[in-house]
Amino acid sequence: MSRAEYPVYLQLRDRLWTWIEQEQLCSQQKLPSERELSERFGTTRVTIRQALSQLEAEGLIFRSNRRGWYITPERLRYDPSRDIGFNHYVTEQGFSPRTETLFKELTEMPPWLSEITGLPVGTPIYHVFRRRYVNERGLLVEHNFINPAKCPGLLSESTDLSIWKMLKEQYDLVPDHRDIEIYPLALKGLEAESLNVNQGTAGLYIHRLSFDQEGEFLELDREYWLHDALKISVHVGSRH
Amino acid sequence: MSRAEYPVYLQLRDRLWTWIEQEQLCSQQKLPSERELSERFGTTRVTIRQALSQLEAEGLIFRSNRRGWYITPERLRYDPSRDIGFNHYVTEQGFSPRTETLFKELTEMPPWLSEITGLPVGTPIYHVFRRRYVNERGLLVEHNFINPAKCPGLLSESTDLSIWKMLKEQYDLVPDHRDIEIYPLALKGLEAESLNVNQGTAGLYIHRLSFDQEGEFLELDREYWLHDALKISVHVGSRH
DNA sequence: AAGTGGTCTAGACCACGTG
DNA sequence: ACGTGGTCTAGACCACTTT
Repeated sequence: MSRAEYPVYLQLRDRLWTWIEQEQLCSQQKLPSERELSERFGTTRVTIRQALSQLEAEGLIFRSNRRGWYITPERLRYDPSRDIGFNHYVTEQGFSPRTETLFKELTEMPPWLSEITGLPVGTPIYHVFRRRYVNERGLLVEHNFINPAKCPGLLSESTDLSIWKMLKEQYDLVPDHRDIEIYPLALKGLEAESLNVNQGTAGLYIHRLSFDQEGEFLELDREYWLHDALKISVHVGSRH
Repeated sequence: MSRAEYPVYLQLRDRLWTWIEQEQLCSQQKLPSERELSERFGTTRVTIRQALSQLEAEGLIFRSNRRGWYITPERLRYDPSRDIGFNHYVTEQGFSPRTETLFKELTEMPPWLSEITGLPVGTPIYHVFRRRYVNERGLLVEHNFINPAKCPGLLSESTDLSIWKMLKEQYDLVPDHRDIEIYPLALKGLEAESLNVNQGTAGLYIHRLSFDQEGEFLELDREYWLHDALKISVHVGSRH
């Protein structure tokens, strides 16, 4: 006997959940249309959408803008403290990675970045904006701000692969220490558009500021992930 | 000239944002009622609620269940890799911490925990469930699972303060290494109720599994944070 | 007792994606 | 061209909080 005040949309969430299990829908499969679902479950579109949003928040399903609802794939494990590239740890987990460079440019350091790096406003800086896929689902977009003094000519190379690897192998640059910040936020503007999600979709922000052995600014990474796309996993202390 | 397709609720979000700035509403202050806002901004309650939900997702405002909308305080900085207690780092940042023990018990290790710790199902285990406040806003609830073999009698002490500190000072237990997991999720059931938020509110899950020098299970922490409450901040590498 | 937020209905229009 | 998801309206009832 369910409690009387248990709202319809939560009942629907549960019924949808079991329905999805019964139908054995798998990763990336599409759900029926909202109108069809609202008929099938005997409610209005508004209410079924509330239930779908619940499942979205819980990470069971996701939506691609104006294209419908899909089953969310398993989360990607990610260790931001490790020095390996995206492609490496994605393939390591048996998935298929892809990176698209949306733009890259040589620009001048804006005030907010100057505050972080300690370098003067207007210092030349590389800016790369990329989108990363796992199994052809876009999971994150990423802004890279790189110190050109450390790696002249970087932008003329392809940036569709690991920037880490290039810095290491071609410029012998290895980050010595790093400040990492992580927090949930809403995906908005350019980031939401690039990931084909609605304005305000839940996301996770990861910020990595790297310095070299001399304590000089190497690179800043600003990653905007879908909230359901990853599980951060870090080992701290001895005994790796 | 705004683009024609710029939806009303996003315009409302922007207008609400500037309105809040103009009114100079501060941390924890209450917004007017939804009906009043919808009148003031010339729209319906449904649409104003959509705009409010946007601002909620962005972390500018939050709601306390059935009590209305409030301005979100500044995020708490938090380093899960450091060995200091909640009270310590909250006061360090000039805030006022409080911890409530919702229950504590000696129970038997369930299968899911057994898988994680490697200890057999049914092994005695302490279970503490606590709620933590900053400036009287409940920011997280936390399940602690502690190995009683390492600290007999722990439950008879007050658990309203730092468990870390007790383990260290009274039992001489210091974690040697730790597995940390972090990911966004929806707050549901007990966790949502305890934090007085709606089912499905965005949250952040932090999981810390600690072992001692012998590699034996010490403690498991499972923290459920409000999504807008914290900013994880970690330093990696040399030069602290 | 009054007012609030949470929920729900039964429609509607539009821009966009897909066939 | 059609159907879809995204948006929006104008109501309504209820449980709960606050006065």
